[in-house]
This record gives sequence, structure tokens and C-alpha cells, in this order.
Amino acid sequence: MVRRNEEAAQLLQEYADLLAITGGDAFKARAYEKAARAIGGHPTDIATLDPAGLREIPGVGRSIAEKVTEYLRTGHVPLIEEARQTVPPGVRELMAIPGLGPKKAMVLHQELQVSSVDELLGAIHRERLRDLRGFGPKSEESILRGIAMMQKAGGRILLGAAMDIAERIVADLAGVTGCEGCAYAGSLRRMRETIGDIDVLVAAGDPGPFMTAFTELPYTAEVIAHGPKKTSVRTTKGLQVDLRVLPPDSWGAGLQYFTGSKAHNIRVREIAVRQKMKLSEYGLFHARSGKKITSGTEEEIYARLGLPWIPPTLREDRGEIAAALRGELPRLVAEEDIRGDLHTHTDLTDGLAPLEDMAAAAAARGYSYYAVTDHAPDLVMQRMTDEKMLAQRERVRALDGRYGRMRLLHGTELNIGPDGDVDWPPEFLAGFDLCVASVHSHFRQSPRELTRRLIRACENPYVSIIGHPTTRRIGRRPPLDADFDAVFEACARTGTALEINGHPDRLDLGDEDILRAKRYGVKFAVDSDAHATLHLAHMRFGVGTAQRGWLTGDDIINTWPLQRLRRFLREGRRRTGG
DNA sequence: GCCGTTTTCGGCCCGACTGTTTTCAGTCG
Repeated sequence: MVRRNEEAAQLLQEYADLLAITGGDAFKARAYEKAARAIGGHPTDIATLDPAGLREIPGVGRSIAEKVTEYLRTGHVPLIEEARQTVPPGVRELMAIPGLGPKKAMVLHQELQVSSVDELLGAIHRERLRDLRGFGPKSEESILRGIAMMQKAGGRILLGAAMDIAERIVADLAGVTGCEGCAYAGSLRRMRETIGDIDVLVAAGDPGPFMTAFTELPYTAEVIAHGPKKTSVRTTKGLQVDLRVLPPDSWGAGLQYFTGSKAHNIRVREIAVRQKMKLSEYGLFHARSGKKITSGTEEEIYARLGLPWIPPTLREDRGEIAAALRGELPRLVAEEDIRGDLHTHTDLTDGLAPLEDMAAAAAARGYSYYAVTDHAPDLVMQRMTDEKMLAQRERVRALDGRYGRMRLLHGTELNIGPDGDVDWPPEFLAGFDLCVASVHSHFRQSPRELTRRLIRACENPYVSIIGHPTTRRIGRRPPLDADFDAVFEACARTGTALEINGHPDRLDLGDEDILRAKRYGVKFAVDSDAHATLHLAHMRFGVGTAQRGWLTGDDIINTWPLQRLRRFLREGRRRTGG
């Protein structure tokens, strides 16, 4: 069942943007934004709710409930469609550029008739922006930087969004009669942080029904190519999806081939050639006779080449073949190994769900422990106080034991200030079971200052985990320009874990940094940073990223039993390394 | 547009930073 929540959330967000662009009531725009967020993170599928049920979602009142109901019934909301007519679509696109908000986007459109990113680039190069009120050379520079960040993603979409659509397609095609196997392959199966296009494979004798079903899926906007072996479509969101139907006995060869990466496959084929064999998407063959050796499963193909099966997340030609040949592939962490989440939020700060709901959802995931880590006072907009935090601690203590075997931990996400200080003095921090500390502002300090700042946070005895260490947001904000080797060294020295934040916008640390950090002997924490019950599921992307960094359960503190985790937290409070 | 132990009006997450300005608007977290 596909949730309609995301669609409705996007529509309401669009209307909020349109209101902001056209200079409507800012509070009204914010109300729509808030409702969009609440609906997107609401655990119940809104399609099952009547207007009264919708109004129980915080931030949804009479007017928005009516519009959502209308949208669910007819697929249209005339008021929003009218508003859409008044603003060229490119203007909203401009708002996606970091540093450009609704006001500046509208000025660019009204004064320079700019309504797309390309037109904006043209205007900057002709130095047209400098004459505009509120713009200058620095803004040109920062806009260019923002556009470069966006374009570096090169039309690729984030892992989470790609996974959503791929899983829907796989579920739909698996229901077509004659389906003997259906899976996504490509960079998505390898869990890369961004995805260019989605590859879906089906094993079936007769491709026809699948090709037809594929072109008729509700999210298919345009059929790019339609043949007997391959069909390509563009989805309503502009993402290309390729479907290949393989004969069932070629399944393993096809899956191996289309999973890639290209560099990994080249290495594997070299091994085949050295053994007088040939590997293609149809199977493994004798080079001379052309006779097929095997093609049914990936395991058989790798085995016939003298290799163990290599997990897709390792298939990047980063030494996995050599390690496999030596029998030294790591025993990668799996999602089932995760015993708890150590970085999550509730509606006490910017989360959507109350403590009880978050804890119940965590327990349903089978966790043995679960940490609530709401924001601390220095993130001013969250309005945290000592009293609120202590009251929450009381509630956490009272609820502990009510979720089966799952234990509740009370923590916080501290802010690492410009000097590396955190929100509270040691006496107060000592009351938490654990503290995550993260950078939330002052991203553009000098490398020297940033490095010192992060190291000082590591050296705080009460800081156990550095949250989203580089603070990058994929395609939006570059990583901090710090000397991360020095930070990794400090983490190892002080017994501070580095977070692998599973939010698809972040995936921070990323795979390359994980590989580097591991060499210093650092431990990691894979967290969801959930702000809603559903976001607890982002753990899978964190685990995928950890796998891409070659991590085992032993490297990751939240795969450990609670006792060992507590020992790590205690040790860290003793070792300041100073 | 939402919300309510301030309850049908009048608030709404608030402060800092940035680049522009010559006193501040826009953007961000």
C-alpha cells in the first residue's frame, strides 16, 4: 500500500512556497509548512482518515483538512492550482539554491525575468545581478557556489527517494503473473548516497506482460524506450527507471552484471578471462567452446571464479576482490545487528511524535535499548530549558521497563559552539546517560578553528558521540572544511564515537570518511536522527553506509549489548585525552 | 491557517549571520 502522505505533504509545501514567493502572510505560509511536515511524518496513511481524523494531526485545522480531503478525492485543489499559475515553475526551482529564499527568487524573476537555474547563471555571467537592490558581488559568488553544489549531484537523486520508488515498482511487478524474481540492482543495491537511474530486474519466461505493466504504472510519466528485453521510463518526478526481464536461469548473471559497479565488474571479468572463461549478463561461459558454466545465482558465479559472494555494498573496486581472494572479506554489520538507536528526537523539540510514540515504535523494531536525545538550549529556536529537560528525564525513567526488554536511555544532542564549548556545564551533563554533540552553525570558520572546535568537543568527557560529523547535506551544503584526520585521531584518543547519521540528506559520515576514520581505531554509532516514528527506518541507510565503509559489528557501539555500551560510555567519561 | 489553563483574538520558534546597507532585509537552523 502506497502512502498518500508524501504527495499531500509536497502539495502543501508547494503552496507554502508559493505564498512566501508572492509575499502573502508569512504565518500562513508557515502554517502550511508545518502541516506539510506533520502529514509527511504522520504514521497513519492519510487516505484512511476522514476530515475529523485529519484534524487530529497537529497543525492540521479545518481549512487544510478540507484541502487534503479534496485532494485525496479528486486529485486537485483548485486554490493551489490557481496559485501555481501566478508563479513560473522555475522560480520555485531557484529557491532550491542554498542562500536563495522566496524573496530573492521573486526579485530575480520580476527584475531580470529569470525563471530557471540556467537563466540565473546567464544573468550572473552578464553581471546583471549587481545592480539589483540587495544583491552584490558576494551574493553572486555564494549563488554560484550553491548552484555548483546542486549540479555536483548531476541530476542524481538521494538514496532514500530512489529507494521509495524502487520498492514500489518491485512490489508492483512482483505481483504480475509469471514473475519468478524481481529486484532492484545498480547503485541503489550498492546503497550509494545518490542514484542516477534505477535498474529493476525481473526473472520471467515471457517479458511481455512486465513491459506492459511497467509502462502503465501510475508514476510513469513518459516511456523513453520500449523493447522486448529492456524498457525505460521517466517517472512523474523525472527519474529514469530501466526494466530488464531476464530468463529465470540467467537471474544470477543479470543481477551481478547490473549491480555493478562497472569497476568491480571489470575486475571480476579479468579473473574470468585468466581462468579461460567469459562473464556477461547472460552467464559464465567457457571462453573456447562458449558453453555455459553457470548463471542461476550470484553465489554460483562468484564461487566458480574462486570467490566468496561479495556483498553489493562492497562492490566498488576498493580492494574487495583482493580481500575476497585472501578470504579476508569483513563480516559486515547488518541491520539485524543494530540493538538500539542513540540519536532521536521527540516533540519536546523539533520532533513530531511524543516520547511514548517514539519509544513504542522503537520497541516494535525489536531494539534492546533506545536513547532520546532532544536538542539542548543553545539551539535557541528549540527553547530548551533545564526544567524541561529534567522533566523529560523523569518521564523517561518512569516509562523505562514498559517496553518489554527494551531499556530507555536519556540523552541530549548538544551544540558544539564556535569555540568547541557545549550547552551545559559538567555537573548537568553528568545526569545524562549519553550525550551526542553536533555542529549546527558557524559552518564557515577557518579550517584551523573548525578542527580545534571539533577536537575540543571530543575532549569533553561527557561527549560520547559526535553527531553528523561533517554536517554536510548532500547536494545542499558542503562538508566542514576541517582537518578530519586530526578529528579522527582525537576520537580514538578520547574514546568518542563518530556518528554515521542515516538520514538520506546527510549520510554523515560518508563511506570514504568511514574508511579513513576506521584506520585510527575509532568506534562508530549508526543512528537514524529520527524526528518522527517513521524516520526510525532511516537506520537502514546508515547501516548501508557503514557497510560501504567496511564496518563490522565490533566497530559499531550500538550493535553491542547494553552492558558493553555502558562500559564504553563510562570509559569515555574517564578518558579526556588532554 | 492553526491554536487555546491567555479560548474566538492575537499570538505564532527566535536569534544570529551575511551582505548589503548606512539601519536592515533575507535566510538559515
